[in-house]
Amino acid sequence: MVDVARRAEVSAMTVSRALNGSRSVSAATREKIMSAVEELGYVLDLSAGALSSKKTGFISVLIPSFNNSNFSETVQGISEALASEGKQILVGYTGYDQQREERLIEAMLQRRPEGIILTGGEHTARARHILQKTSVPVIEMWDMPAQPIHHSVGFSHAAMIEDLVARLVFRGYRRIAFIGGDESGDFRGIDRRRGYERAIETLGLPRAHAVPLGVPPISIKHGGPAVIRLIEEWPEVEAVICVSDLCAIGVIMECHRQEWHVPSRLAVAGFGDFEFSRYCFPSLTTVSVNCTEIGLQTGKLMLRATGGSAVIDPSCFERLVIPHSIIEREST
Amino acid sequence: MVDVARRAEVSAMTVSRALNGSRSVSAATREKIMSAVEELGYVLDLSAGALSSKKTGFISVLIPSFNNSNFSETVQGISEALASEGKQILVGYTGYDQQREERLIEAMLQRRPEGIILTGGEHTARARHILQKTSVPVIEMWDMPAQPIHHSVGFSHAAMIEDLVARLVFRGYRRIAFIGGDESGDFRGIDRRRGYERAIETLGLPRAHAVPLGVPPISIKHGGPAVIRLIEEWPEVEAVICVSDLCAIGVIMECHRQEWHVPSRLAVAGFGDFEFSRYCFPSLTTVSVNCTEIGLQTGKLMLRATGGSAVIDPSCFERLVIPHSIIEREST
DNA sequence: CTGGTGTATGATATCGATAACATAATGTGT
DNA sequence: ACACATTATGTTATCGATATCATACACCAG
Repeated sequence: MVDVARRAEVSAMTVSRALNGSRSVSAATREKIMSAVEELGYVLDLSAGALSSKKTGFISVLIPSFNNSNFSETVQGISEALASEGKQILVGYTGYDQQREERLIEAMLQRRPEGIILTGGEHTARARHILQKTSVPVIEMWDMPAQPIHHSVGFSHAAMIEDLVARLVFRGYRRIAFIGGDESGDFRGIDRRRGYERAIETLGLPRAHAVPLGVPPISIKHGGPAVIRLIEEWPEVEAVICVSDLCAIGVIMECHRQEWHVPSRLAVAGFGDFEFSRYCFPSLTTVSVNCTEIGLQTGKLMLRATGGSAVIDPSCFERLVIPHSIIEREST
Repeated sequence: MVDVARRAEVSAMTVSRALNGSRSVSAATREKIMSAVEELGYVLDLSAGALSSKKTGFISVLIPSFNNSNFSETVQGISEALASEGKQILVGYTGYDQQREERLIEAMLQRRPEGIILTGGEHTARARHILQKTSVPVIEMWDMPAQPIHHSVGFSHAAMIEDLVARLVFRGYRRIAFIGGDESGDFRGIDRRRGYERAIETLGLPRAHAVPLGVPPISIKHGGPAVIRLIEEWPEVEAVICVSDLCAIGVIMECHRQEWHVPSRLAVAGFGDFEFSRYCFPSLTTVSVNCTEIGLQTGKLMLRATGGSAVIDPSCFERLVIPHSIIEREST
């Protein structure tokens, strides 16, 4: 930068100002600087700037996995929302593992992010402790945590499934089962399952029956065995709600194989509105969660949270609930 | 760090060494330092370290989009390969747009990455120029570029499709069409289409017929209209190869709707071996590209490239071809 | 003509670590 | 017992920008 300054016959400080778009640089000077930059092929070093300005321009984002298009879309949404301010995302994969999440948080903090975005509201005690000591804003997204650390943006998984059950009942189904939600580690799944159980009770339905799926990541292949087990355990079942569209698609494909007609033998509903769900045969009834939207909102909230005062103010913690919708298709 | 040093009664330099795992710190001193770190809740600042050591620990990765599970898997692979060395990925989305790629490259360089990973071998002239001036290694992945900048890791798209055509011919299909590969911007698609055309010629088949799809991202919804157009234009067609599994799935679903039996009326093959392709009905014949593997290999190559000498040595540029395989399923 | 206001620029210290070199303490072979 | 290697630690300068305060000059109202 000093070389550029020399060439443009100004001070390094003026170069810095010109490159950062400060208004108080005259047009003539700015032009001289820009051509010096061009001639020397100079590239600004943000990491040095980060040190002195104490603003790295990084936002850490931890997601369970990238192999789930929901999370990928969310990340893309966050990224787009932050790009306008030149912020860069640092992504980490927890692999649905809280220990790994804890380690990632520690690693991320060494990069001095201006904010941290986590997926879900369940963390190790140590992770919570570390985050509470930190002076950067934390956003938990996807699930609405019972005890938010700071801000949260998400869906009420239980409420969504309750809506879905109600819709199925409205369509005339009474014996409704659930696939998914293992006790050991699938927090989102468990939330949804609780919603299912509550809805069954509230609506006065005869029986709740859930087939657990094991720990995430849940994929298409889990659907087949689960539906076979379900039919064995509860032959009278009329409809099944799956913890995710992936699983539901697996269920539908197994039904094709077994020649159980969907929806007359078994109605199937999923969760997440994956792209394929609209095009598969029969097309899948599902709860549509706007993943890009949650990303955009999270990103915007992060900009607000980092833009304002340096202090974390508990009275300003936001709690954004992103609306969902039930999409009824051929499978119910 | 000075506070920690004072508390542990050593110098800052020793603290630095201890935290970076230098061997030449005695066990007793290390322990004193670690407990001081713990007591003070000190967190190392890598951005400061980056400035003085000139090693940021960042690798930039530019991909077209995250909404394609192939690229997501690749990124996850890269991330895993680099995590072992504590390197952090900086992701950017080009949206299949070279101008945007160029801007992203410039923005990334300001973060002083130790390496740059690009998707594909087609870039703007200015982007090439910028990358050539830069002293960090560049890896182009996915496509094997005609003029690689430095290293490349990928598949030969043309060769893969040639294999696929040959396999279809072996199965007895003669009238084979192709869907995808628009002239304006879909470089990967064009590569595949050229492979198709060459194979048709080499194998002495009666006719090559391609239905273009428009610019990426290609999704399921593009398949339906394309297959309808295909059947109109070439009613005698027996098999169709789609530029991607997503498109092929759209084709299959449209065939269900039109009651064109797959594969007896029309055989369908795709590209990419998406998870769904294994479970859809009929299950899809496809070219399996190991996306995680390409990511892992790219990541490892990057570690080699950044680990060695500081100079970029053209004689050491690697060109890794990742093997593919044809997976025959019910759709052909 | 004077004081006040604003704009454009410069000088210096500093952000928090590490590289490079220096030094002290310990061991090792002959 | 001595030179020499090895290990453990400290000192100082530096990485490349920006914050902060200082300064110079132009402009305008009274």
